[in-house]
Amino acid sequence: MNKNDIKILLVDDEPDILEIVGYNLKNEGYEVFTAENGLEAIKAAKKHLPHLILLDIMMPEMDGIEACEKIRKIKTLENVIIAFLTARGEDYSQVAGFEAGADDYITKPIKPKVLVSKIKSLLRRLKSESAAEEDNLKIGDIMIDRDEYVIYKSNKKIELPRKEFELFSLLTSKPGKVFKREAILDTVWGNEVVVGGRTIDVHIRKLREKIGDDYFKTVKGVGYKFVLKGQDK
Amino acid sequence: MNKNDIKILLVDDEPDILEIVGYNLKNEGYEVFTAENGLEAIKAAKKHLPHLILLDIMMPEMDGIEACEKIRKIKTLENVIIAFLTARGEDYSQVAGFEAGADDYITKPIKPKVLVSKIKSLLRRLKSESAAEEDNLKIGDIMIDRDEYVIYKSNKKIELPRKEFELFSLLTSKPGKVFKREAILDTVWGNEVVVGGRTIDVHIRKLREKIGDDYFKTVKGVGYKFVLKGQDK
DNA sequence: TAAGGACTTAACAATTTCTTAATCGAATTT
DNA sequence: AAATTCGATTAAGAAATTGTTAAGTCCTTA
Repeated sequence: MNKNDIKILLVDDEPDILEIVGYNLKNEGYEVFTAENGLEAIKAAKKHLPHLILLDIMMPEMDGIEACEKIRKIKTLENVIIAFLTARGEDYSQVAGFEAGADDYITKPIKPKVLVSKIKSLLRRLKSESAAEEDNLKIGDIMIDRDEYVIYKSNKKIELPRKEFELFSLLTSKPGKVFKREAILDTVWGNEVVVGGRTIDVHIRKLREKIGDDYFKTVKGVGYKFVLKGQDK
Repeated sequence: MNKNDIKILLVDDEPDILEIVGYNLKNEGYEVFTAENGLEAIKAAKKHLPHLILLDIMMPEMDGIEACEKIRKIKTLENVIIAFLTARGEDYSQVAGFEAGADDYITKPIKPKVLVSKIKSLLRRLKSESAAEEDNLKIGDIMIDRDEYVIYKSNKKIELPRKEFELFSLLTSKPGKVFKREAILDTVWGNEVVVGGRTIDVHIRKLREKIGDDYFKTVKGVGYKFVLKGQDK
């Protein structure tokens, strides 16, 4: 991911902090948004879909903990990284904060250099998390073994070639969700690769052949989605 | 839910595993119970009502599969999450009873960090299952699911073709507001596309057919608006 | 280097979606 | 009341999109 594409939402009730920290982050090339309280933060987060949110704990209107909990429930933000800004020595808040779903803590006073390096490492986690998930997953009567590149459908082993596996993997990562053709190409083939218009269809065909027609639903003009039998109503 | 209130039942016949994994989980703040075989597991599960059960597959007395099936039948435990512990590379098709009702699989050797993050995500599922349906737009008895490209009217699923969905989506984005024909064309069709004068009407017709006449009100000389039943006066 | 699998492409069939055109009806204006 | 305007309705067919098959290329492996 390009650094310029990384969006950071900075939330603090002290304008001075917003300005100083914001300046430093912009200087590093990040796109920075700000908010002065929890309510604003949630609005801004929904609007800008940042990758990272730096959240002050003590704020008027809605404090950081509460804001964090609310944000964690927003689906479009499920992968956002949230770090709390706390005054040194506020031990109790750490407990509450981790429960609320925070990924990290940064203690005030904030040293710009420390902050930037911390952010870099947090964002590294963002990448590795999406790349990882190299684990097993069970959906209905289908199990996916990402280590072995194999899936099991009611105890029957089905081996899939790489592209098919990745396509299947993508679709099942969010059963029910429609993946747009464009998004599928981006994820499975990579943004640079250009393949013909029928390539996806052919792979879907193979999956339908091997796993079952009913699991893969076409949404014309949009893309495909994976549905579990009987859940399509 | 407070982290300290979360109970995990760990079942494995190797004391080493119980100790190491148990230690890590306790360290994370979970309340941990252990059992060395399926029989003990069932007893312990009934007694402690854990939120999550980590179940080794290969065990003496009663293996994990059988235990899982039995546990699934216990009413007081109907919401428990069960994850199997399996050796890496194990052929799951040989693991009879793959459909015993496990929610997930975790492969050995178990890396504490992976395990903990996995558990967090499993428990997140626990929460989200009860508080789901967060992000979707609800208007009266109609729900719009943009992820799945479907709408639900009093829980009945209605699938709409793309243009209809987009038109519907636009109108419902501000119930009561009149959208001018021109504006509709701009949004749904795009400014460049030129279509005949009756195209919008036809699409409105389809929506009325599928969703109900009363929801779509014509404002002659201007455009259309979406209204909830009985609210257009 | 022959065989086989994975992946892509191309051609055409099948299907769904969208638009058009024609006609009707209601409301409004002349 | 006649004429006009605007929307409603319908069915047909145009256009867009996907399905399917077969063949070709590339790469790996025996």
